[in-house]
Amino acid sequence: MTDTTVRTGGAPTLHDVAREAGVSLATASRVLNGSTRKVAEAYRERVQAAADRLGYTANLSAQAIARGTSATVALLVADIADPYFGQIASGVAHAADEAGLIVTIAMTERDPQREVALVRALRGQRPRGIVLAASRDTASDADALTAEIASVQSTGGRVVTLGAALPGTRVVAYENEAGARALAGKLTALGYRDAVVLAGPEGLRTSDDRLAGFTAGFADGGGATPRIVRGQISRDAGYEATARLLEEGLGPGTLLFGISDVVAIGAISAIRDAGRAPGSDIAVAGFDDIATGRDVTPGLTTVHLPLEELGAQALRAAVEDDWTPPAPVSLEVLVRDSTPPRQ
Amino acid sequence: MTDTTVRTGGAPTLHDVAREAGVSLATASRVLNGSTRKVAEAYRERVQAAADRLGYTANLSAQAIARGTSATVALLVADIADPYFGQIASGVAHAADEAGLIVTIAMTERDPQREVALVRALRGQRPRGIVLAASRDTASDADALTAEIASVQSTGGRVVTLGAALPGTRVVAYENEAGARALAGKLTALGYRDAVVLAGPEGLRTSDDRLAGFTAGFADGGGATPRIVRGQISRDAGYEATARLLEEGLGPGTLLFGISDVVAIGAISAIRDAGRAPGSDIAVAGFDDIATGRDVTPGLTTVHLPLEELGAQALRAAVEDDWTPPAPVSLEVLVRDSTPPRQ
DNA sequence: CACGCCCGACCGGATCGGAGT
DNA sequence: CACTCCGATCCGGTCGGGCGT
Repeated sequence: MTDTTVRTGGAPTLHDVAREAGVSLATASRVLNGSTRKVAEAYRERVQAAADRLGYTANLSAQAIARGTSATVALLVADIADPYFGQIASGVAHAADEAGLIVTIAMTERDPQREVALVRALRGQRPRGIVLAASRDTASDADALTAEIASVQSTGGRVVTLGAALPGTRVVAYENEAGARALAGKLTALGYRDAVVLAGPEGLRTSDDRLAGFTAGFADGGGATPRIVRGQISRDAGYEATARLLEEGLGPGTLLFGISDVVAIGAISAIRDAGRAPGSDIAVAGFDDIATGRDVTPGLTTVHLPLEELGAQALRAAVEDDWTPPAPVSLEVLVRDSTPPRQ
Repeated sequence: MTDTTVRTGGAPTLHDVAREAGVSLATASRVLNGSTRKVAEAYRERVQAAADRLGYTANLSAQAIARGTSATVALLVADIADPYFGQIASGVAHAADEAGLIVTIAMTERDPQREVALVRALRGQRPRGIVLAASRDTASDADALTAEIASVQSTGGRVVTLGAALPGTRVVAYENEAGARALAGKLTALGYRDAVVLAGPEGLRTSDDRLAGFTAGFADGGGATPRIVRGQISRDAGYEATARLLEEGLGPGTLLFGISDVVAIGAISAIRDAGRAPGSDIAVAGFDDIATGRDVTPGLTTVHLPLEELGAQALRAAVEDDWTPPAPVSLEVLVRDSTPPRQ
């Protein structure tokens, strides 16, 4: 009865289903994948039954070609093992799932050149959108990146940057500068006057903005101009930088502002490993409110960022036709025990 | 001179390049994408120049169809925001990048039914391989999952499970049971006799194995049979379970074994929040050695897992033709301050 | 006779115009 | 004259066979 031919290689195709059901390709296509046209109930059932019997699943690549648009969104992060990016990715993936889209992920490893190369490679997927979560702005390769971005857009792909705004892209912003300023305000109110900022490399927009906001806020509150130490934005970099600072000598009551929570958490560990007391002796604050911040001791003072929600927003920005820039999410300062009041 | 026709829609196609270079489609294809055949240097240059001028990038979907094999690998995790999965994903992505493959990611959110549905959906990509990092084994839907897996394999896709072995798949294993047993051994040697295991849901293979190993090792070392409390494998679940335990009353010197580090870290926070002392009062141990374990206080005693390396191994298992199961990586117990010697 | 280019069939599916009842 | 199904064409590539030099 049914076709007993040994299937040569791969998965059952629409042709197979059509033959099995005794209908044309076009009809099978219509019942299995949406379409405006109608198909009589009898045919519909026959096709469905055949598809189930064969275990048919549409080949997404073929659909992408035929339809001229793919169901994928690309996400570019610095390192998916970093909780900051992990939470963002989680939000992106969640929203993508709801929209029936597939997420492909790539890591820049904080290398601007890799970022350009990856955007170019990702272009091959003809994604509906690309979410750039790891971007710098004033980088040396900004032009190359801009060019790639333009290419993506010319193929109908949306490009959205999360955090730092990149020219000509949709951007999901949050108020780095205002947040850092508010944080500095609270800290000066708590009595802090001396600070060191553990910043990222110059030109990294997110870092630059937070640095600017913090510096301004700290000055407004009566603090001294903070010293700036630059390094990678990672736990280990924060640890190393802090260890060096402690060797040089750091007075009690000094505040360390890690440009991001991972840096701050590295700093806390370095302080403890040096035999000093994080919080009461050397205070520490961060930015992002990654989940870990609740579990370190003392609890990390930081600026709350709704990371998963930001990821979800970014995805929506990447796929929605009618998208209007939402108001930048406003941030909330969370004072925990890593910055006790100075008496 | 050059064709000034307004490009209708999308990206430049190979046709465009061929026309621009004045060569045939086949020739353009051969120079731009590898091929055994040779093409004269003069043509090669003409084509390259044209491609560069147009900013051509091959359409991966079209290639996938034409070649009959796609350049993607799918990764299934429970939640990418969980550092355990984040580090694994990082390893997978890294290795994929080296192999010139693209990684698509999906989250099961710890729902077995979702897992089945996702594998089915992922099948549409005709991936070269699927890495299942979030799998249970003795689940109710095991049959459905097995069926989906078989389908993937029949289309030439490799399926590899990380951690728990799934029938008929390549598996990257690590010694959950032996590791937990070794951990229990060290802990009894430190003087612990009473333990509570914060385990995952029954049927979750990884959890079951660790539980079995720990129980056996603890008994061997002279400890009492541990009490078992089950919950989700997450920081919050660990926190809640521990808070409840503390309310019921937990004697000093009790050891809490979190089936995974995230659970253990939740436990530490719960102990501290309850006004007790993690480590000296209630000891805590975990499993996985996620990065955060170094930064909590006291440092978390755990079993080291080379998560990124495991991810990389899984990717290789998913794509290599000649793959032989590597020896299961052996694990190392790391005793830190969360389990001080009992006197 | 080799070498190296071009022609054409094909991959899996979407969609439009036409045809059958 | 409605409905609804089918054949043909196209999407963007790959690849083997044929053919000119």
